[in-house]
Formats: sequence, structure tokens, C-alpha cells
Amino acid sequence: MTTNNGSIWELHREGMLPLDSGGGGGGHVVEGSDGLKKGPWTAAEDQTLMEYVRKHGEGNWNAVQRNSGLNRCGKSCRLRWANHLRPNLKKGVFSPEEERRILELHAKYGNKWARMASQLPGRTDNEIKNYWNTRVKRRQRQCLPLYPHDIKQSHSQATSLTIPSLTPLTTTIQNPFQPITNGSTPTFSFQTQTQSPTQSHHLPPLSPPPSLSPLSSPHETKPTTLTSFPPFDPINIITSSFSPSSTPSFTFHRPAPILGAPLCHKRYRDSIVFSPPRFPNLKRNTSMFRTRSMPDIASFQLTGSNSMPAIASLTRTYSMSDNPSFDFPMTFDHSFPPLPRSQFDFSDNFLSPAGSVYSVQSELPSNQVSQTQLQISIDNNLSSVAGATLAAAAEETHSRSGLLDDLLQEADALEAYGGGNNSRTTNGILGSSEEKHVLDGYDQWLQSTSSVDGHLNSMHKDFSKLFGSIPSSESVSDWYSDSGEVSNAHSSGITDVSLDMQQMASMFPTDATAEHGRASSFREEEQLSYHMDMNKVLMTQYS
DNA sequence: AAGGAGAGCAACCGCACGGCT
DNA sequence: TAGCCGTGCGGTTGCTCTCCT
Repeated sequence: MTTNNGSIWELHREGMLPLDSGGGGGGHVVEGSDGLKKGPWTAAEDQTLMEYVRKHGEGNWNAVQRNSGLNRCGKSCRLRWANHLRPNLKKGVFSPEEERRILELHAKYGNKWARMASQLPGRTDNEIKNYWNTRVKRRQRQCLPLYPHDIKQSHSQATSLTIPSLTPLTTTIQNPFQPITNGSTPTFSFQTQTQSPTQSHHLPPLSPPPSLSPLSSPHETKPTTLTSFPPFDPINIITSSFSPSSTPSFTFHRPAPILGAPLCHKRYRDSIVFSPPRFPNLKRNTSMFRTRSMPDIASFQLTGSNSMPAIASLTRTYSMSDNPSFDFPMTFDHSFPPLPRSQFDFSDNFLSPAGSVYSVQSELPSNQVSQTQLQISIDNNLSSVAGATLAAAAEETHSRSGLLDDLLQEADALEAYGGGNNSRTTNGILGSSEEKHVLDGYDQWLQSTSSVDGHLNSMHKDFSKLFGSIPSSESVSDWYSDSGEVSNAHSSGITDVSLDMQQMASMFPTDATAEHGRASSFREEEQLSYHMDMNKVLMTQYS
């Protein structure tokens, strides 16, 4: 067990001991048959890798081993970089908004971790995968459905386990506050095919839907094998009362295990019934102090800034003075859309005017770029759905994204059903003045740009609709609470300000992609204007 | 206090895809 | 067109830590 005492940490810093002597990947150093080292990375290796990337940029990972003397395979280097060393990684527990987003994304895409990660800025596919697997296990033990009632699985998951064929394929996010009025109940149900138990085994792969989403890549159409706990039990699923006057809900009854006591009756410390409320994953939060893992680079970047007191304190262990062997540059995620540096001066706020010291290949993997460009984490107070939608709309001012369409349809439906009860002053995303603030900022932006492109007017309407129909974030944690342990304090807007700042910072790369930036287009200027205005609004709000 | 079970997570592995020659 | 290479993705492994009995 690695303790956080000075001598051990000294050894870590000297690269004599693995940073990750626990909690991952073997824990012991192994030398593969090819002579390459496996197992936990040492601080020295990390530094070597970071130095290499700083000089040569990402990519060509196999060359890392050849050119840097790092005795690791390219894959391992890429993984280490992507999961731990990359700038703008957001470590730590998932916020409620992120958790909610994961549920939505999983409902939509299935086990497409990378795809999900591309829509969760700062999060890696590995993190999401681990989170999901943990959640699956936990929910399984607790006899709870994987998805909250208001999230409808829309992806096609072929599986050899017992899982019913699910009918189509739209993600419906239901507003839990919105009563569904009689006679106008939208079609909403998990429809299971009538199936005998014997048929339920080893189902052939389901045919993929023609199109899951405009965002879907061709990869998504292939059936995926689900090894996770199947969310729906065809034998024991009980589609509960679903009357036009009530919100549909579902109760999943699991069969007792063949051997042993029913899972539900076993001792679980996360039991939803018996667990007192507690701060989420606090124990894991504390693991950040254990110094086993790499410093939180993302946090590091702004440690010198006053804008992130919480993070700064959390990562105090890794402050420069404590750990002089690490010297992380003030740099920002280059994977975000390239913006012309000349048009962007955020230094008044909190960004260093210095450009990234990382040289980055001009082209990032296509899916990463395209997906990441859609991301604007506007505010953890905002529904992440709305955030993603806004981002997508900003990106695609001339055509709606699939997600946007989905949301707008939902908004239309809610607006129609709700008779205006969801006006943004009564049930908007943000509470009252905060919401107004953001919306005012948005209005200003629209006014400033509406003369440019007529499409923006329709966007205005769409956004207003969205703001009005997406439920308040106060309720969000309730939707996906696994066991009542979901954070509450953590989800509050104030405590997340620092992260928001960080995320906002990540939206604005410095000149790492200057070549891209120089090729700025009118559309980029639009985006830039949008980004800046929205962020000004938010910064005003936070200041 | 000790042991066991479970949680959490880093890292590895195998496979698939796309670009290049 | 085929083969090679680099890369990305999803699943799995194995370790430490924490909590409970």
C-alpha cells in the first residue's frame, strides 16, 4: 500500500516507484516478451512522455518508443497520454450533470465509450466505461433499473444474454415535472416482444437501425455485444401501470439467483434503502491526495488562477513547489475548435496570453474533432443536454443536429402539452435570475448576429423553447441517483464554478492550432462571437 | 483486529478500421 | 488490390483501498 508520506513520494518523484502502485493495471512492473515495459507508469516515464509530446505533438505513438527511449509500446503511450497526461482532463467524481449525460448517451449509443467521451469534455472513455460498469453492478445489486424512467434506451444492443428486442429507437427525455395530460400522451413505452423464455437466450444480433442519429458514425450501425447487465429482463419486466394520466414508470423485478440468497437481500453498503445520505464518492475524492496517480493536469493549469479555489486546494499535493519535477505549462485543450488567436483575447479574464507550448498535429482524429467541437460546457447549472444542444447549434448554424432535433421535438411536445407552463421563468433550466442572465446574454448575442444569418432567428426560438422545457437542474440528481448517494453539495452551481471556468477555458485554445486559426472563416467568427458572449455572460454571473 | 467482499480504477489485450505504399 | 502500419475502441484483468462482519 502506497502511503502519502514524504519518502515514498520522493521515490515517486524520482521515478523509482510507480505512481500507480495501486488501483490499476497490474500494480507490478512486467516486462513483455518484446522487452517493453508494462504495468504502472512512473513519474519519470510520464515526464518523458510529456516532454516528447511537447516537442513532437500527439500521434505517431510508436515513434515515442523509438525516439524518446521510453520503453513502452505506442499503445501504452497513447493510453497514458489520453487518460492521464493530456491537458484539460477533468479528474475526480462525475458531477450529477455528467452522470445524467452519461445515462442519456448510453441510452442512445450503448457501450460506445469513446463516443460518449467525445461529448463529455475532459472525460475519457475509460473513465466513463469504468463508471458505467460500476453503476451496472451497483444497480444490479440494488435491483434497480439501469436507466431512470425518463430515459429511454434507444440504441440497439445485440446480446447473447437475455434481453428483449427493443423497439425503436428514439431517446426520449421526459420532463418529470411536466404532467402528461390526458389525451395527449406521447407514445412512450418499452415495448418488449412477446417472447417465451426459451427464446430469450442467445438471440441473434438485432439488425441495426437505419440511423441512430445524425451524429452516429458508420461504426455505430454494427451490432454491439453487450456484456453488461442487460437493462431489461424479458421474463420479469413488469410494465407498470401506464395510464394517460400518469407518468409511465417501470419496475424491474429480477429473479432470485439460482444459487444463494437473492441479490437484493444481501448486504450492500450502498443500499438505497438503508444508506444514509452521504457525500458522493468522498473516499474516492480523497484518493486524489494519495499521490498514487498522476497530478491532475487539468487542475494544474489554472492552479495559479484565483478562479479555481476548490480545485487548487484539491490538488495542493501537486503544487509546483511540492513537486518541482513536474512543470506543466499553462496550456489548453487543443482538441477544441481552432479559433483565430487574433480575434480572441481572453487574457483579461483568466487565460494566459501565452500560447500552448504543445505542438500539435494539425489534424486530430476526425471523430474526436468533430465531436469535440460540439462541446460547450456552458454551465453545470444548465442541463448538459441544453449545453450540448447549444453547442451543436453554434456549430451547425445552418442545419440542426440530430440531438438538437430530438430536443426540439421534445420541447415542442412539452410546449404543446404543457400549455406554456414551462415558460422559462417558471421552470427553466436555471433558477430565475441566473437563467435570465444567461438568456439575456444569449439574446444579446442573437441581436448582434441576427442580421447576419436568418437561421439564427429560428435558433433563437429553438433555444428559447429548450430553455423553457428542460427541467431545472435541481431535480437532475434525482433522476439518476443510483442509491441516494448522488452528490448534492457537489452539484450545486457554486461548487462547480471552478470546473466551469476550467471547461470554459478549455473551449478556447491558444495558438496550438494557429494554422487552423489563420484559416478562419466567417462561420468561425460567428462561433467565436457566440462563445465569447456566452462566456461573458457566465463570467459575469460568477463574478 | 483480522479477514473477506466489494468498489474503483489504471492498464493491458485483441480486434477493427483507415491511410499509405 | 493487398499488405503494412498506426491508431482507436471495447472488453477484461488485476491491483489497492475501504468498509463491514
